Amino acid sequence: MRTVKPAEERKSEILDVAEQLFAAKGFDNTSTNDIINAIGIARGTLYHHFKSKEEILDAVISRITEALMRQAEAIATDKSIPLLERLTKTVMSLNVESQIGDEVKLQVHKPQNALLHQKMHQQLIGGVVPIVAALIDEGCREGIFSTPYPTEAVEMVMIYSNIAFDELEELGSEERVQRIQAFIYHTERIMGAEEGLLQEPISKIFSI
Amino acid sequence: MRTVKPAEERKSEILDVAEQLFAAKGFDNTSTNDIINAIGIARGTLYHHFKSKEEILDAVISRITEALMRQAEAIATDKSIPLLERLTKTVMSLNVESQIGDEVKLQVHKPQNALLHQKMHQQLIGGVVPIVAALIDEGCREGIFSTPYPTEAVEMVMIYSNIAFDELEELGSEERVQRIQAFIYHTERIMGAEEGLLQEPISKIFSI
DNA sequence: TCCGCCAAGACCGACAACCTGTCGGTTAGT
DNA sequence: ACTAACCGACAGGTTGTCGGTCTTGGCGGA
Repeated sequence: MRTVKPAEERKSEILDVAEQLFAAKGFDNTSTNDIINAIGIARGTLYHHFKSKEEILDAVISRITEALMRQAEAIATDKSIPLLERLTKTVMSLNVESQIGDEVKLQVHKPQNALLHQKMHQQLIGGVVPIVAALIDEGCREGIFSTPYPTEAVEMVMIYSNIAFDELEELGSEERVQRIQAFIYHTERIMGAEEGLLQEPISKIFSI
Repeated sequence: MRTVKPAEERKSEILDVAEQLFAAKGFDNTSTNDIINAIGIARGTLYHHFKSKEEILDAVISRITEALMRQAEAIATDKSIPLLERLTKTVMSLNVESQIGDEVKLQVHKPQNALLHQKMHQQLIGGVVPIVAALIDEGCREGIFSTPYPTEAVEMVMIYSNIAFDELEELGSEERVQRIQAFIYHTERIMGAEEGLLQEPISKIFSI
């Protein structure tokens, strides 16, 4: 007996399973057969709801990044929190790893998932940069930051950290610290902040 | 009648064709059949020399990046050129686009080539950062730069530019200029250079 | 010096085992 | 009964494998 579900429900069922499989085995190593078998639907059903495997990937990524960004925006605009703390919390809320579990964390960086990684990175950066840039702007008016190009400054810092800290775990602990210290130092320079201003906030982000 | 060639010759023949096809159609859209048909060899021959399609990709990338890096290093260590100019030329020599033709330039950024892009990026960054960092170090001793973390500074600037300027062509010309100006400004800040020092060199790199 | 032999390894192409996406037909709800 | 969710066989493609074939260069014997 076949089970019929409203399209939206079936779609999100597919996305749930796909997300979990992509996380567990990587995008390239997950076949559409894996997905339909895990759910117990037929090939045609999958393609009735999504027109290609890549569209599934896009939907999975959108779901994740949209959730992250809603959350980040909520924090970023909460004026009851002091600016610097708000900045910290906003950035921390984007820590993909904390959101979608450890499996993804491992998978995202593997070569097989270059596409997933790239798409996720693009969407996240695109959505988040304006949010954070607004905070930096606010900081400029407060006088703790100073940059004529807040958007580009944020872009630079975020792109770098997203790429460079991909393989942070693989480093020895002393090199790890060195990299983070350098990152703090350079971020302060880019943002035109007083030396040391970001020491404590960024350390917290990296949970040292 | 079958043609027999020494392994090295056949290998590089395969790499030549593969490089050209990857450049023309992208990695994912190039099948191993495309490669063997273009050369006129059999399936088994290809797999006699390379154990997988990905190994071919790796070899293609290595060939390109190694050539680029030899060239960059030659320039970077040529003490007869003034430091700033040497820096400019070193970075310009890495402009992948100038090396492997316009096709690659278009292809490298397409989503299908996420893997190619990522691998190339990693290899290039890994090899080039130390070369350029040495130049920055020299600049610090000369007094035109000042940073306690030359390696990380270079890493930050190079990673960012490699990612952020991927889609530079798609931008409107005024936003393009803004981005480049911002990049110059932030690079100066990171390197601890006097404002304006890099204006002319970096403009040249972007061929404005 | 020449010849025949032989092993190594370059080469071949059929084939297995996947994969994605399509399409006509079926069935459940409203 | 009509819409839309669902089905599964199938076409057309892919990568990688494997047993067998052909070339070639070196070597031993005449």
